[in-house]
Amino acid sequence: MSSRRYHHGDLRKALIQAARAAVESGGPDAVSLRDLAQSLQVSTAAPYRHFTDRAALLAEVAADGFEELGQAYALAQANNSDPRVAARETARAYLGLAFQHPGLFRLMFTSDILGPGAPPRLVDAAASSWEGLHRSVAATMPGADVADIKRRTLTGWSTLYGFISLVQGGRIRAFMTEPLTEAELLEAVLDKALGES
Amino acid sequence: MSSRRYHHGDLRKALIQAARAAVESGGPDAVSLRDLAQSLQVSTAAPYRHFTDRAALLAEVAADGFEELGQAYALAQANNSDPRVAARETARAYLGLAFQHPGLFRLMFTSDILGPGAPPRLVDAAASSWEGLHRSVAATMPGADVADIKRRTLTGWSTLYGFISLVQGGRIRAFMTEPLTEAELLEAVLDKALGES
DNA sequence: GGTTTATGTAAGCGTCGTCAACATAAGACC
DNA sequence: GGTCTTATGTTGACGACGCTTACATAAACC
Repeated sequence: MSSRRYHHGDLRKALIQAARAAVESGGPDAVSLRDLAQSLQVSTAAPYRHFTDRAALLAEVAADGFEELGQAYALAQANNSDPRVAARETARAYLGLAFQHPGLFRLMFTSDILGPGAPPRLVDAAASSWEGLHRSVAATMPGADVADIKRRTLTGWSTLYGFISLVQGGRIRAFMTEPLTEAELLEAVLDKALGES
Repeated sequence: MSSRRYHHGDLRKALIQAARAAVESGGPDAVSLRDLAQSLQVSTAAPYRHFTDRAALLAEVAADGFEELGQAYALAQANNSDPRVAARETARAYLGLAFQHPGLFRLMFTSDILGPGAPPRLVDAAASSWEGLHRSVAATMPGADVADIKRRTLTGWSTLYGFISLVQGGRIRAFMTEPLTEAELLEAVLDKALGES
């Protein structure tokens, strides 16, 4: 019925969806504009009517990811009145994204999509998600100096992010042969990330 | 004089050197076999006489990096008899590689060069450099359980690696506007990475 | 000196991102 | 309702890339 309309309907949205699916299944490098176009029954040049280039499309996908992450943070904090528990659940939300959507996570945090020239929507969404982390740490340090809160947030975030990246990059697998399970390690990482100092 | 010899002399070594230079100046993605071949005055197919594919060449560069890193660890430990100091200097050696050779660091720790199918020399060199970290942590925990030492090594390493990656990926720059300098943050990261828990 | 082997070249395949020139459909205006 | 404008498609191409196959040359070895 809808065979070969000249106009697609909402190609822009369809491209974002397809790009996200590709990112989730194979990471940022698995996204080929030509592939996406072909799978949507559209010519290879069609995507350029909606995105200036490949990076712009991926930026849109990444921005969506940051917005969802920010919402997950907000939820974790709304559901837990104890700031320590809320902070731990916020960290868990970050780990949840990483382990449930590794490809998207990689696009958001490991690709160079957020370099100079990144579109404002992406920059804003990324900054806003950062604010969620900062807020959760601040709640556990009432009356503390802003610089101290930032330091704690950054070092804690570094611990989480580093562990995830090392695991997903296969850099750790070789060294967990002993009685060290991933789940157990994860709790140790949470402890370290949220610990004082 | 040496104009246009048919045989290059030592193309294999020249390719590794050129690839390393390219990696250091622009990261793993900046390495194009065609570019390297052209800059060495050699046909585009010549590199395939020495490396099965692009990944094999990059693996060689990465393996060199891991070996140098292992030597830097060993030096830091040989020069400091106090285990705590030695551990901190070992961590500094890791940060040194990251900040002085960011492109090489990215190849070694953030690219997918160390996935399944990585050549033995690379796997061995990476494992050996890991041993250097493990050794330095173990020295600060005499009589401790092996699992505990591993946990501490991994979480500490995660903190270091995560911070470096976030900084180099430009994810942190936006959040250091306040009275937070990079050097200061670096000491805080070292404290956290080497701290107990 | 002749043969084998290592190392180079030439030409081409398929993929990719991207662009310019053109075609068509949808919506606005009279 | 017909016309004009604009949004959104298509076709065909360019240049760069990794990689391969078939052939050429030089070095090494007996």
